[in-house]
Amino acid sequence: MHTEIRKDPHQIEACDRMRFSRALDAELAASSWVTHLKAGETLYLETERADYCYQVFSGVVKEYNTLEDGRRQVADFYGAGDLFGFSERAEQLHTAEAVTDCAIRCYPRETFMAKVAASPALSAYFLDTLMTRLERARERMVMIGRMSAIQRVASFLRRLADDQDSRRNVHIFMSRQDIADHLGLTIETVCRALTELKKQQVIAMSAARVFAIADEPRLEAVAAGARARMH
Amino acid sequence: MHTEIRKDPHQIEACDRMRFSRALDAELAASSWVTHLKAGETLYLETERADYCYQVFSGVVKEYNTLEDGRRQVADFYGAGDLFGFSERAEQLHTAEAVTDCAIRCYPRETFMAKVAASPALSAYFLDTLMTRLERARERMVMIGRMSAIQRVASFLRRLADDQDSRRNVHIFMSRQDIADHLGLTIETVCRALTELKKQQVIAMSAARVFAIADEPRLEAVAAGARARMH
DNA sequence: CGCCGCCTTGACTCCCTTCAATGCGAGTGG
DNA sequence: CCACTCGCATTGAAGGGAGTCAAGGCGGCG
Repeated sequence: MHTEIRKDPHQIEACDRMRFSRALDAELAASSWVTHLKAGETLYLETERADYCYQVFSGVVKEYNTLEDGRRQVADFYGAGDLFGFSERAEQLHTAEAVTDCAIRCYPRETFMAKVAASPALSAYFLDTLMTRLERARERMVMIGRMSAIQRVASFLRRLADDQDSRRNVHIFMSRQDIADHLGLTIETVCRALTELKKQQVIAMSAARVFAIADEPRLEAVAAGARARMH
Repeated sequence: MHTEIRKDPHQIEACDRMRFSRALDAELAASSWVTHLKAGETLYLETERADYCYQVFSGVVKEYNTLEDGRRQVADFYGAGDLFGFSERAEQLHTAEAVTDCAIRCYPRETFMAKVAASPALSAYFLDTLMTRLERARERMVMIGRMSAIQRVASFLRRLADDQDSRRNVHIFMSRQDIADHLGLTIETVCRALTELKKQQVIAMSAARVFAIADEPRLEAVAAGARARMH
């Protein structure tokens, strides 16, 4: 059930979802290195100095904030190829933690930013990343602010399936708690929403963390707000 | 309900909160013009082609999304100096509407982006804007996802006061509906939260849209989650 | 086998929404 | 000037959806 990670020098070439050119990647990689994290390990903390930028090589990482009373909000999940951990501040704004075992490429922040500034292609890529991130953050604001629990969960499953480009054997990498903290719900509500979707035969689950979309139009309808009550 | 546009060459000078240098501003302004909107008028729609970037000269603008069922989520409010309306997509992601009467500087998108790319100072400024925007979006995710109604309203008032750099005669530019749509609440809940804060003498209101902070530590405590129940 | 972490389910509570009515200030026209 | 209206804000009562608290259930692993 876990992601297997072994150091493999042959995997130095860009991973699938890496979106900037080989040459630039090589140039950036020169001053970077790869670190390995086990599921649950922390990469950096909320208040820590932000000396590096990171890129997921393999596995899944989450970024989150914790409130005084322990409530958490997961800002985003990152998969292979995603850049994260950059901020204009001296400190990190979030805590980053490995969801699965993963390999992370670390770029010294100064060097990285200098190279981004120097290369038009890179800076265009970087800008694009930022804007996409902003767009996703706002989609999620709509989701959290205006959608019912079952709508949020349905939307979340849809995105998972899209990201994995599959309708069957879609893997849920994160725990129910992570999902809840991402969607602004409690773990129990996430469970109940999943159960409801199963009952209505919208999805089918072969294990707690693997599902298939059984009725895609209906899933989209639920995500869009078709009054699929939870009781 | 449509946008009236009047060019006004005399207003070329930079407004107060303009944060990039006069020289750059002048260069950018050369290919731009100022348009005036009355409160409630729409600047652009969600699906529209994004041919321009905008900057608030005076007044307040809101960007929002509308769901099929009419529910709205206000992504952000912009005041004097704020850039908005840029996206990596060909279409606008939000609808922008004047909250108060306002003057908006319009930059042709292509030219603007080209100049940003050409000038290191400008592109640094632009990057900073984007990151700040992202940071705020995520703060709001925490707020909407994990805070009670009264916490959200208290946080909102605090930000208003901060933005206006004042504790008394703080002006609430937007309607209760706008606040509700911004905070992921209903208009009634916003009202009740305000009433509760008045009752507890945390704030005082001299009119429906003007307030003073009567007890700042307590306001912060409420925003931070001190269990200030609403009943 | 038995422990442990994660997930699921149930019962009850409560905060926020919904529905509905009333208040209130500004602008308009008689 | 005042009656009228219209949009916005406020308040009340009732109901529901998600949170809370509390028990299991299930699977992996020593």
